Amino acid sequence: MSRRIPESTVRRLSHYLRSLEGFGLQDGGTVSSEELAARGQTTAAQVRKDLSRFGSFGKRGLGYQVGELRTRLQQILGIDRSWRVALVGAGRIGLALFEYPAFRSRGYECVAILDSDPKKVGTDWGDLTIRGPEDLEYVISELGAELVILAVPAEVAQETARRAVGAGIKGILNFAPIRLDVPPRVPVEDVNLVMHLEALSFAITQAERDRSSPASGQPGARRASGTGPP
Amino acid sequence: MSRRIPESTVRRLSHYLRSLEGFGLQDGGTVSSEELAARGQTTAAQVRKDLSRFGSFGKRGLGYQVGELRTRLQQILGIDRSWRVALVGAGRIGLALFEYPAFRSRGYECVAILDSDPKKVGTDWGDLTIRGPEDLEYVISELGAELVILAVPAEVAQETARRAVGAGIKGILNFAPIRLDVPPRVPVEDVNLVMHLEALSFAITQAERDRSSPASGQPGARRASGTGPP
DNA sequence: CTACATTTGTGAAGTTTTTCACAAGCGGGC
DNA sequence: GCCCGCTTGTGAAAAACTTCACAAATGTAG
Repeated sequence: MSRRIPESTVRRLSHYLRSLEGFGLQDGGTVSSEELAARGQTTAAQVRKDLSRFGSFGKRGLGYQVGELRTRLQQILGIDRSWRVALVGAGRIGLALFEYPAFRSRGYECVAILDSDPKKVGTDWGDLTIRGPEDLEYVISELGAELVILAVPAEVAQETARRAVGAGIKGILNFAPIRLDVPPRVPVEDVNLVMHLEALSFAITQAERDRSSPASGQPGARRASGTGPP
Repeated sequence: MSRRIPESTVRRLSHYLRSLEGFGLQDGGTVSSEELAARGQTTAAQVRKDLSRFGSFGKRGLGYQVGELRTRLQQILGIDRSWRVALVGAGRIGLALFEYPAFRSRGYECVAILDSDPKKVGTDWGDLTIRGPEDLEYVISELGAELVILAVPAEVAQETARRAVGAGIKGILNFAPIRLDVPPRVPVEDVNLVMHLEALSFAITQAERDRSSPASGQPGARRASGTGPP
């Protein structure tokens, strides 16, 4: 149990939770670190290390109790509550997210949608009416939006982020392909599709290069980039 | 110049390229590792180390020539060519991707769209007609799709991936919230929105916990998770 | 041509993350 | 109650990644 959790651990915790849900593991049953590792492309030791950072809730000889583990993971990840989210940018990506079922079902509640296109402002999406961009501060301070999903063009992303931060936003999910400059207290998660595609291109190209050049064995890539296993 | 490139390096290379494009840096001019580091949340030493893995194309005392650096990055990332992509799953996410401008403009060419909904099959998107799921093998082996974008429900993602691999796909961009089980030679990039949201919740919650518990200083998170700077 | 202000490329040092390996704990059977 | 098979929790070792720090290279000014 300690401070300073690596980013990679957090990502894995999220996967463990997904495995628990996705798999028909009954609340009453137990899972071992071995089983958890099997789904999730990791090792049993890694699973145990990850979980042990937050206390020891597992029974030696048995494993982890499914129901309890799920509850603990939800507490750890901070999703044992619901989060109020504002969607900024009602384009294709915004729409896709808005209708993404997993989004609502996991406690992320969209409390407002904003867009700068006057033709969109005033129209309804589900039970929400699209607001103009000037409402950003209102949505955060009055409607209590804690997270913003930034799905706007790169040119306006930085300025929008600045305003959101000024209004007291707690976190930003950023779809614009730029690094936002925000104070350290505001966490930002970047989703960059082009980057993922390029990571794929790289892994494929690199594997081809390896195959043709007379190196040692032929490693072969896995989970993109990072050519071959250690 | 060496084998075995870390995944983190690949991600940064992609950012460097984006910085080069996004910023009005003239082809003729030069950039220093310092400048490149400023955008991109990294250090000058890191930039140099990253680039030096692929040869030394920089001039001491001057920096990197913008035009050349861009060309080299494109070669390294394998995007000095175009990639044929098949979009599997014509839902909201698929649509958003299909219309995402950066997608086409960076050389990813969508050669087919597939969906299992009979109501969608046969309808047109842009200049493509949506095909049924049975065309997957045809699209890969005959139309030459090299990458698939898997934007289908989790339940069918694994089976679709298996078929794509069997037909000779080279890489998979996976939007389904599961870990695909594919042979090591096929790189997979996962895009998991729920995971990103959970990473945000975690970072925020963790920061709040830190603030209330009497630890040392108040670190404060940045770029989500990983509580505080090193 | 020399001195100088820069900036790269890179071993070495430092830090972080992962893997190993094993003592300790738990439940079941006898 | 005691033994045994199983699985966690965790220091210690190993590996991976980042930062440091400086020699070597390059253009400019005098």
